Amino acid sequence: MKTALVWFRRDLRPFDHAALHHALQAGQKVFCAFIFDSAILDDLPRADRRVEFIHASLLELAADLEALGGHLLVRCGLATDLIPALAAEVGASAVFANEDYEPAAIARDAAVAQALAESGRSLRTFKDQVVFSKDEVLSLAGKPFSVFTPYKNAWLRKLQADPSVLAPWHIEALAERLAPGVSQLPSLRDIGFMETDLRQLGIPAGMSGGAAMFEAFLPHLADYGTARDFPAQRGTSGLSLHLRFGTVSIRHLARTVAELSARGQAGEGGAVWLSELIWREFYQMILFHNPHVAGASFKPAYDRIEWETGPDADEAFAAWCEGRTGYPLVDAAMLQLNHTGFMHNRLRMVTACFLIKDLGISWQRGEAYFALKLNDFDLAANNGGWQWAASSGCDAQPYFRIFNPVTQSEKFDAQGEFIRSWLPQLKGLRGKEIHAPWLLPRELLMQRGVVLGQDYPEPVVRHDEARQRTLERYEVVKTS
DNA sequence: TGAAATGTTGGGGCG
DNA sequence: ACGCCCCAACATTTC
Repeated sequence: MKTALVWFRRDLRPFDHAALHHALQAGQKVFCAFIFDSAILDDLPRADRRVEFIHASLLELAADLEALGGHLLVRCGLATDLIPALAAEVGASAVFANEDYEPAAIARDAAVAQALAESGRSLRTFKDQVVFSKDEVLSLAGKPFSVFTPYKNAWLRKLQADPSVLAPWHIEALAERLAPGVSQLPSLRDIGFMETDLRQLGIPAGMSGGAAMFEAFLPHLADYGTARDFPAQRGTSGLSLHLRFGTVSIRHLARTVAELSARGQAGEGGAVWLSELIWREFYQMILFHNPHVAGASFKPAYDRIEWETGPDADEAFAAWCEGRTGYPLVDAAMLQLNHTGFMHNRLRMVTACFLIKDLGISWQRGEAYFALKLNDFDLAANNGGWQWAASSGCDAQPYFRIFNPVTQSEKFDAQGEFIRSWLPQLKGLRGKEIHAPWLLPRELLMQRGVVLGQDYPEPVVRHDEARQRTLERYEVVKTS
């Protein structure tokens, strides 16, 4: 093979990159490209942190490739047209890319493969964004798992049996095969997008950003197991965005944890954090083998549930979206999402459970809102999380497990530190008073400078009543 | 990766 | 001394 084209998608780094490695192995001359795919971008708001994150990461990727002697070509339009065209333009006999398990990506790649084949070229894809791919971890019967714990055990056994899967893909020795040239990058404006507050939020893009965040997290790894549930603490890694766009290597993360564990330096937190990385692969595997979960319940019986609809439900949904449900922890979490594009994992569970089981609104509406707002939005993880909360997914929580938003608040934001950071109008409330302001005597509220209904809403729903309605609503999943 | 309802136990106040 | 009640503190079951 003479010439190869590497197509970057959700793997925006030059190092430890499976497709780039294999292209350099196979080709004498290797071009690199990224497409701002209009099939994806056309549906996004014109100011979108994710697009800016990608753009900023591409600037770094281009610089890194140039430092290695190559360059990056960036185009805008339909990837299904542009990749075959670009392959023809540079004279590539094969396009190299990393596997993507999302249904739309699978369809896109199939179309690209077919178009390439028509001109005698091929699309070659490689496992890169997971440690173990969709059908590498199987039950003894050779079938995909649908329960997390046995999946995780099999995953860990498989890693123990062959730790070499974590080895990085090196490219340095073959970097001279990168085709030299000047990178061609459109500006954010060129592709029709506006700058966002990404920088002000202190979200560093690119491989350097991912590496810096991981470095900053490592000292906290040992405490992850206990600290991760408290949104006011820096307990989590915050790496989900970098994992989404491949500005960190999953092999590097897993390898680092494995090495620290072997030296006894990862504590209990290391195993818990690794478990979260396994959840990520579990949901990708589930999505691949059960593509119907994108839209419908994993368990079909749960599609019989009748959700609240109509003007009242729309108003309740709007209150949830805008953080004015009257439940401080829920509202603070939604404000965090709306203002930063991030939400702490514990709060994703709390807000999802509240929408579904307190407001009786379908999980699909919440899923779609998160998909729009989350910087780290990933179909498999987001869908898996929402179906977990709705009890409709594989290995989901039981339908009768309903979070009490006040209890969750008392447990995981006991001092109200997180709530106060997003709801300054409640700052006057002291200590535990903040979790359920409507329970306080009016005089006390006055004294604290809070008028319910003015400074802060009355609760949109009574939890005890909503809980009963939800138990009734879910009755239909039991009848056959 | 819950919470509420219900059941049980045991200490202390009291007649 | 004893039974009774109250109720906190757990424990179990139910949703």
